[in-house]
Amino acid sequence: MSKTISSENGGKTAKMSDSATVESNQLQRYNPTEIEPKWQARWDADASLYAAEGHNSGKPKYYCLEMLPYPSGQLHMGHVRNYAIGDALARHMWMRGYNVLHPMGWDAFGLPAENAALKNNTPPREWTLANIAAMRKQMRRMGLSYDWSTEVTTCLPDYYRWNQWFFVKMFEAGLAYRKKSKVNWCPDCQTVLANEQVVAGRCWRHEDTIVEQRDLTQWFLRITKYSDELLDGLDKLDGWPEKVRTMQRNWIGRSEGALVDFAVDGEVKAPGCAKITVFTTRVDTIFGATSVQLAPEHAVAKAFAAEDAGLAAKIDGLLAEQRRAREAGDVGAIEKHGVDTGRLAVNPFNGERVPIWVGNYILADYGTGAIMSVPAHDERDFEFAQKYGLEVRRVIAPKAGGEEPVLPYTAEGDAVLVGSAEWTGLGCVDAQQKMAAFAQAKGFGTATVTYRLKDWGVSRQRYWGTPIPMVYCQNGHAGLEPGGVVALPESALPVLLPAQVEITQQGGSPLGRVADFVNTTCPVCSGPARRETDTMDTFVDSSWYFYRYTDASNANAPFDSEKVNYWFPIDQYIGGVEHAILHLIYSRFWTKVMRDLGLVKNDEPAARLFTQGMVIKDGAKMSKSKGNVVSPDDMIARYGADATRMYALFAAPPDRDLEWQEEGVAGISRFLSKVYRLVTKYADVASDGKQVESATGLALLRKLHQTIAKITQDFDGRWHFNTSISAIMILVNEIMANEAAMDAGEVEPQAIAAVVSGLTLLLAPFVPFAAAELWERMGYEGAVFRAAWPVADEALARENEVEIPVQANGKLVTVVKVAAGSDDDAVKAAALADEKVKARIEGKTVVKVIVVPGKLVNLVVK
RNA sequence: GCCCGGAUGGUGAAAUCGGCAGACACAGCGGACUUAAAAUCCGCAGACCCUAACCGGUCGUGGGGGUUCAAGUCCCCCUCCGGGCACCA
Repeated sequence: MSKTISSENGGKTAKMSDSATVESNQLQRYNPTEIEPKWQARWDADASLYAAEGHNSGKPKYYCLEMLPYPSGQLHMGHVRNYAIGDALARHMWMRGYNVLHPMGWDAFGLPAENAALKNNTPPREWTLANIAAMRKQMRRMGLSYDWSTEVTTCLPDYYRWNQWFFVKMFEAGLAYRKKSKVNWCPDCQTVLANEQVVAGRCWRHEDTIVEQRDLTQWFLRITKYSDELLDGLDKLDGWPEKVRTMQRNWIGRSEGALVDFAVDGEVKAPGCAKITVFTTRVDTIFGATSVQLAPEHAVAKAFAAEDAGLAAKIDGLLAEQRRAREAGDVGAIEKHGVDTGRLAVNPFNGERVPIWVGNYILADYGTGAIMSVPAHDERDFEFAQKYGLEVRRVIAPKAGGEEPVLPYTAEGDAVLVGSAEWTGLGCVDAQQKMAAFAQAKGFGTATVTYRLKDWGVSRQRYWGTPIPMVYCQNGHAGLEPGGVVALPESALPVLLPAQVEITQQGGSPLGRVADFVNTTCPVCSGPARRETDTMDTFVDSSWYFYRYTDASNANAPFDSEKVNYWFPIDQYIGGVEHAILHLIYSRFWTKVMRDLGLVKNDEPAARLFTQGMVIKDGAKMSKSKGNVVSPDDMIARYGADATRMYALFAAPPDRDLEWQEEGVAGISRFLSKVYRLVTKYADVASDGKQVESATGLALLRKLHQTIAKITQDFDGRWHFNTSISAIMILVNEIMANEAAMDAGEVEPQAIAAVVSGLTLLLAPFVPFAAAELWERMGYEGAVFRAAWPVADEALARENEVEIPVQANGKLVTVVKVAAGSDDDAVKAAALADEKVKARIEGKTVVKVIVVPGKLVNLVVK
């Protein structure tokens, strides 16, 4: 990186003595609204500027990714913060010599486009593409270093055709399947929702809308095949926040236990209802089981109900209570009710007959929908037994013996079995394994694992999404019954989303009303067929988009595996914590599927994940209803993109919530004005290569190299860019404090040039426009963020004198100056020689002197 | 109930390994420059006590205990705030 000196300045000297220069600099006031659009135009005109080198590049790669936005049409401050973090990182890594991939795209399918269509009578595609154009423009105005040649837009066929391709692959691998089941239905969205999209019984997009349960035949992706791998993989994701890992662990909800069959005493007419299989994590307590409890929807409960109208009515009542609680989002607070069916079940361990109840607190969709009730050792069972007068029988005791435990006694760590036949005396955990093995040997049970995680329901009864590439062959053909499912071959893809579709609020997929779309032919027998009219959950789109960035225009495959294998895993993924479960678990799943299809080699999509805090205003999340929204456009118009971005990094560490205060942006703008004035003032000072010897020159270099070390460390470590920026402010303050000496010719040009260019390089990741302008003014060629990141010189950074605080009994007495690197005895001597210290220890005994090298002295006095 | 965060001046925050609490800013106050204002520059600034002023002292990182020469930082207990999970058997 050589400095080019223009001819008119060719004869300049190191001194900035003439007032003409100062005057001309007064004209060079920091004016972001002028320089930022100028640089933006230059950057926009050069597509190669931010482009990554190919996968054959000899450089080490760095994949820096921010979560792609939904194209609402407007960037909000949360985006600004997210992208300011990612952009600083990407630019820094370029300067560190990495081959950086820094892409951006659009999560462009979804319901808002249909709502807008209804409201404005605009087709969803037009509305979405216009929004994308508007937001891309905003991003360019912000100076974000995206490689637009890899842009991915999920609503375009060249992307979503690969959703369809993957779907067929999954269908062929048995990972996509259709089943009729209870599904979550949002009456506002007029569509089914995945379990992950239901929050406390409400729709994730409509906080006030209670999600209904409906019986529908839907497509599911078999994410549960990977339950264990998704769970175990979390342990290895040490670059992910613990919070996210914990949330995913909770969501997967792995629970080890046993299945045990209780035979139903007496005759049961309904098939498959002769026994009740219960799930328990505490099979060691089975001698204390005093009833069996069924969910109201359990098959055996239904069988009993079919034989007894009175019982049926009571069970219906329990079911209604359960539904009401679920819809209120308050399943945990339901008041326990139950009804005795009058029938008995046989405990296979001791042959005992216990009553069979139906309970409103038993969930049909967890475990087997049936439990054994052990009141002495389970809080819920205890509460229920108290209410209905069921027997409470204690079969677990504390290991140490001693006092009678208070019931319910739920400990299992240091507890042993009592009153449990040959199992008596065994430790609980030991007994759990042995009793499950025994049940298996005898054929009435088995050890098992259950999960909270359910398969991912991906069918949506909406228009604006990826058509599911399946047809139903009306007449059937060899090996397929009439109406059977046929996957479309690759040659029939993409199934294009028809353009002219009437969007209405009626139920059912809008595509179902498009005859041209629905009616087709079977790809196997060419007979009449009907297309699937549901579309895919938009979370399918975002589950693999970051792979497409590596090969965005590939028309023959979702991507070239060689490219993906070079770029993956993502080195740093940055986004909001709100995606901790939905997007981040789906995309982990998708990666594992692609790996098993032989498309990628990595097990996980992202090595490191960073979740930035929210941007708040007046203590609350910005929202239109609260009227506390700050528009990025306004901020940029007033203070420039650089100041807006730098403030977003300065006001708080990136992982914490950030309170937006406009005065703070103004402060950053003032700081940039100072920088601009200083750097332009000394821009023409050329290094003459002479050794720096002046005290001021050395002090400036010292501060510069300390700042380089500090900021490099921040990028490598904690990302506390608020402190990086404060370090740059300290450097600028130091330069300003020495301005008079610099102007008086007391500082070597070498030092001035080094400090001013170093400062500009350090600023480049945070304020790209200003840094680019200043870099050019200094006469350097090439982009500043492709210049080499400065390396801290330890020798130059080292202080030659250090201040050592001296304490007496831990309280500060004074601060003494000693030469850096002084040994402990010298530091101790200096401390004891100090007048204030002498006065403090006068007449007292110094019991002990603690010297912490380079840090402090503490005198223990009595 | 369980699991993750968090609580430091008027405000945002800093203190990365147990070593000067409050760096750097914002808001504020005082001064210089100016006819004046803006802009800019310089200075003050945790609370309380003492003092005419200096000097000096005490307290202080949500609360209470503890470990240590030394605690915002480590240990125990508690409060409050944010987030996640939850009759999951």
